[in-house]
Amino acid sequence: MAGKKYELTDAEWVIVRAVWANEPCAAPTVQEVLEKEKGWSYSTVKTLMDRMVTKGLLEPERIRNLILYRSAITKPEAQKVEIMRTVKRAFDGAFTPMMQFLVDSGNLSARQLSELEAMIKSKKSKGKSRKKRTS
Amino acid sequence: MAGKKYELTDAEWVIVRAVWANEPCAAPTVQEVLEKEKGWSYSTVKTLMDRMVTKGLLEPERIRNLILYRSAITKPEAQKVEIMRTVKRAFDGAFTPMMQFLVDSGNLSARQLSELEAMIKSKKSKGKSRKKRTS
DNA sequence: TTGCAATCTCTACAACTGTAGAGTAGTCTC
DNA sequence: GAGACTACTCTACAGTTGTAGAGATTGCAA
Repeated sequence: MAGKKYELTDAEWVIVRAVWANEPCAAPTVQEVLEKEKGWSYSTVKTLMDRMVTKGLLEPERIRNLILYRSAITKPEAQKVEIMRTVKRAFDGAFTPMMQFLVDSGNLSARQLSELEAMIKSKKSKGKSRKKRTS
Repeated sequence: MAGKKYELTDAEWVIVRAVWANEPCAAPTVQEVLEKEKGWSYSTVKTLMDRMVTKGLLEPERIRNLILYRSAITKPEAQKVEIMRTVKRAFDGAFTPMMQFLVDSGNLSARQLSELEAMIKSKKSKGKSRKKRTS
């Protein structure tokens, strides 16, 4: 699939979320959203978006004097990169210990545990079927 | 428990892992390890460690002309911060979707799924017992 | 007490991040 | 076509991160 698998910074996550929600969209649109949410000025948003284009995270399309952006990565891709990063940094790259930690660490309620159990059952029964949508 | 819950950078993870493995330890000890592992020079290691002291991530103890360091955070704490960060950034702070993603995204083998299932069962049956060691 | 080795301190510096002001250019309206 | 808008471009700047050289200090051995 996609190329470089960049890790997103905090600000980039903020931007890309707004883009996903409005895609394709112009910088002013994104800025309006983030004005409320974060108080970011137009320059801030536009600078960030331009940098993301350079990094290949957003794709610009110029229409006359307007630039429309779409994200070059899907949410599941970005989520995966993020999780890989955590697994790599904090769990020596091993998934099972991370899952163990999650299950074990008291972050999940009994209800969530049951939900998780159900997910696993369903996943196992679906067996080798193509991967489902996850976002 | 501990105070600030700093998010560690990549380099800080490298350092703190070495510290955990040798605690309490002097900078040259850490450097020897990371020389092999990363090719880092003494200055690099020492600078990073000093910054981590400033941030409260390491605790220095001066013994004559030697400084011994110990980490101010435990591995499970650091792991938790790391996971929280991912949950927050990439999953809007919701655990269940993240678990869903993990189960679903094909990162786990059938065997790992079964292991996970077992973990959950065990966790559920242990119920409200004190949390187990997780590192 | 002189010199060597071990360890520490200071300083630097480029890349990346977060944040934004000021100025420019294209478009619409009267 | 002149002014008002709108969207864009350029430039800046401080803080963080990764990386390290050079020099100062301390302690031990001869």
